[in-house]
Amino acid sequence: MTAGTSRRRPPAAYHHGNLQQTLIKGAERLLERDGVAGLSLRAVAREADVSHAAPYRHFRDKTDLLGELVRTGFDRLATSLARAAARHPGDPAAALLASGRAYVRLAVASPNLTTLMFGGLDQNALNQEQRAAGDRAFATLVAIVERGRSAGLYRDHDALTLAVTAWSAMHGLATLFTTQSLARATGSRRAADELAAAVGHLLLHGLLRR
Amino acid sequence: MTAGTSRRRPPAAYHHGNLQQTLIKGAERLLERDGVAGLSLRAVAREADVSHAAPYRHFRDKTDLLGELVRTGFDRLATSLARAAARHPGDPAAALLASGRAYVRLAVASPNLTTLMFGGLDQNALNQEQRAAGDRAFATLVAIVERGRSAGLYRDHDALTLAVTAWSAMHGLATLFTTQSLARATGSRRAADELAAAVGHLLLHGLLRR
DNA sequence: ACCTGAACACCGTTCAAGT
DNA sequence: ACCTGAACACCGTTCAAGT
Repeated sequence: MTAGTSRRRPPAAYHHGNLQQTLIKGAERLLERDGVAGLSLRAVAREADVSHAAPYRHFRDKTDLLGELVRTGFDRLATSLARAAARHPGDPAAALLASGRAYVRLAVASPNLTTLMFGGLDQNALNQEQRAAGDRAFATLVAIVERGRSAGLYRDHDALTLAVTAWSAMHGLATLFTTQSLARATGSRRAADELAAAVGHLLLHGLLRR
Repeated sequence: MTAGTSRRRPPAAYHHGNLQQTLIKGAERLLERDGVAGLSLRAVAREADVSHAAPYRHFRDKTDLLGELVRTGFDRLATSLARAAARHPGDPAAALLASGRAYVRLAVASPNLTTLMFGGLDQNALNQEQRAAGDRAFATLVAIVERGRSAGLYRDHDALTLAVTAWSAMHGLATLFTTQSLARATGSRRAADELAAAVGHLLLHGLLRR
């Protein structure tokens, strides 16, 4: 019961403007706990102690809420890639490897969100901002690749093809972890980081013995 | 109204043992048309002109039906990989490239099924046979890689790491096509085959200039 | 053995009504 | 402006009952 400078915390934080964020955070928690199939808008509303119709004040429909989760995911991914690359300012190849490891780490940390980001949602259902977030993430990777390309590091391919190759490898590896396809296929849970490093090395130097 | 040797086609092909297959085929059609979100068990039953409770005679629940779709998909994938590789008996690297292109082609042809196969379903929900189909598909790829490895073609890595790298790259590329992430990111719909070939080449020879 | 129809709990979405 | 409660059409699943 301290008075002084402390402001009274409102008993329910909703009803006052931040229900939208509360719903998004609740939805992400439910998503990771129960998967997309287990995420109902009504459950999200229940978690926020609000009627099942309340979310419609903040989201056009369920897809719109999921789209916001996807947007959050892509924002996080773009930030994470950029940050990892920034740790190797003078070494574009190391920057690429680091960003790949960051990608895999993020995917493993939020498997269901990653699944939702890539395929869980009909792309046409996303709005402008949500699409833009995905494009930004990809552009971040293209920039990292472009840095190495302009330094003469890579083979003669346009930056896009190089970027798609790098993206494919790390996205594929992340997906395999995410869906536990890998855990079963390999028969052992090799550390994600270790495998990501090995894949990255092979990606840079090629499968073929030279 | 020809008599002779022609047997009367039963008016409804169900009620006689093949409802299970009818449901699976109908489910796949609905899956590709409407996505996982749009696929309801009741709609599948309607398509088969059968009551909504009838599918429960043939599948434990909805997940079980989806699992059968996944199984079908993995069977098709394994067959397709093996067939593509078999066209290059004396050239393991070419076999690997061909199987990669086959993978991408299959994914593009059935995007929603591919999405379902990788992440759309909780892996623990799959039964023994369904899991086995996925393992068989991966084993097919490992075998292709192993052929090249034992011929001294590849760098010194265990076959599993090599296979995971190849799988990651082609799976990632396929996923990017499947989810249309790529179409948007590249700003143009480059032919899947062309890009798959370029990625395959870079995978074999490495991103780095030598 | 295989299928039906009713029933139940749940869901997404809408809308008049409340404050 | 923001939320509620009732309502509607739909869904997954179960179960007694029909042939």
